[in-house]
Amino acid sequence: MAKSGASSRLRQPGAEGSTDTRRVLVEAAIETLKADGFAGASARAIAGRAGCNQGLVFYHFGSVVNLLLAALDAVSADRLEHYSAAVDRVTTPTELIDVAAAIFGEDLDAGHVTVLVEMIAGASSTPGLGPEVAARIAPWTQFAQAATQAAFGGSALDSVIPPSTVARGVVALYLGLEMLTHLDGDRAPALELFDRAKELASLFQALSAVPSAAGPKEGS
Amino acid sequence: MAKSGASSRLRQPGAEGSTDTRRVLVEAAIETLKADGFAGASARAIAGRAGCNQGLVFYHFGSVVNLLLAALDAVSADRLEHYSAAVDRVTTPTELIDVAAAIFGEDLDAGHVTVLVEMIAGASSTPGLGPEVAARIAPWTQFAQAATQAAFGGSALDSVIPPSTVARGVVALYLGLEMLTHLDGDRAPALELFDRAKELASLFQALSAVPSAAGPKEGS
DNA sequence: GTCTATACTTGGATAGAC
DNA sequence: GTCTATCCAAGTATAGAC
Repeated sequence: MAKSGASSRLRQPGAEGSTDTRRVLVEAAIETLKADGFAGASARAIAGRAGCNQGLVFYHFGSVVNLLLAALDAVSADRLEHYSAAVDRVTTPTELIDVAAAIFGEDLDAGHVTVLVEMIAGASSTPGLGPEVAARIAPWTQFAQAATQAAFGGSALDSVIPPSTVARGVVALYLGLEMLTHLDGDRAPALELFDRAKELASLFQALSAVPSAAGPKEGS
Repeated sequence: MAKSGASSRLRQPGAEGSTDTRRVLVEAAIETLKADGFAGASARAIAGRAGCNQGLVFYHFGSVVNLLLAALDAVSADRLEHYSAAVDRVTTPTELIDVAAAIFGEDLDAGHVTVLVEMIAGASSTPGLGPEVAARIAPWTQFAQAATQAAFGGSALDSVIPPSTVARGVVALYLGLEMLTHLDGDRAPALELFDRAKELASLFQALSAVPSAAGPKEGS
């Protein structure tokens, strides 16, 4: 937008050729992480996919890992926003799990979570990368905690397990399922798990409706 | 000790210098995966840690990934044997979870599961590696299924979720918790999760004792 | 059969062209 | 300010020494 001075530079048709190089590189970095993993995400591989010179990685981001972190930022922001929108419309535990299952399917198809997994695993190989990645994963746990609290708040689950612990477990399970499913391509067990979790949740829902009123939301 | 044919070859003191080069390389590969991850596990890095020439990686294993797979084999065999021994002495769900928590602590300290995670995540970067890794992870799910069935068999859990699904979920959670804990170094949430799971299990234990006799083991 | 020295390829980073 | 041509380090793999 606002591309001043359209100096008819010859480039690939469709590419604007100047300020959005960063954007193109970030997008290519994401795709490369999905397709070739952290170990395969070299400056050359990324630039090749972006259709530009590999030196641009270093000009625009300073280093490969910095570009990779920008990619993680982009994926994280995009997904968390998407999640928030989807979760906003839920009130009950079973609805939450339904939404989670649907989103899990999306993430699996598009490979969004692969980016997280690759960055977490790849963090071991580069000194100083760990904390950077950790800071970008934290919002996921935070979101999971908010979402579970919104749906399970005041239920039986809430009193038997601290919300932060649940959130951590949910994120861990999400990452683990993504890894295993990505590895062997069989998504049936994961979807089955969501299905059963929903049944268990409805059980909890029924149980927590019985005892002393915890109050159905404020005002009643 | 027992250094046959003392042909006074000069080597590092302590190293026997001949047939166990493979063993030393496998051990070094494991340590390198733990410390530097898949992306950092180059032939040079591993050989350096093993204290031998990097060419030996290719002589003994043909390629780096082959050595890495041998490392995964070794870790997997070692751990699964250890798990079996520990689980053999368990009969109740709460005991199983106690054992699982203890073993999780061990694995975290020693970095055993890091090897799995790195290999799973690294599989994306090398064509054909995925199925090889998948074949080596399958026994873990198998073991988890056997263990949960031994402890939860005939309980309420068994009838609401298929054992294979539970096993998959347990392995996924285990891998995910390892990743997150390894990333930020905070093992408290994971241990808390085991603790709460134990409470829930004892609840299930109590519930499943009430209804129509599913039969305490065969016979009776 | 074991291992080392060397060939060749790919990757990270920058000096300098535009 | 943006990008390309080039440099050097690190990686895989093998030919050949022992």
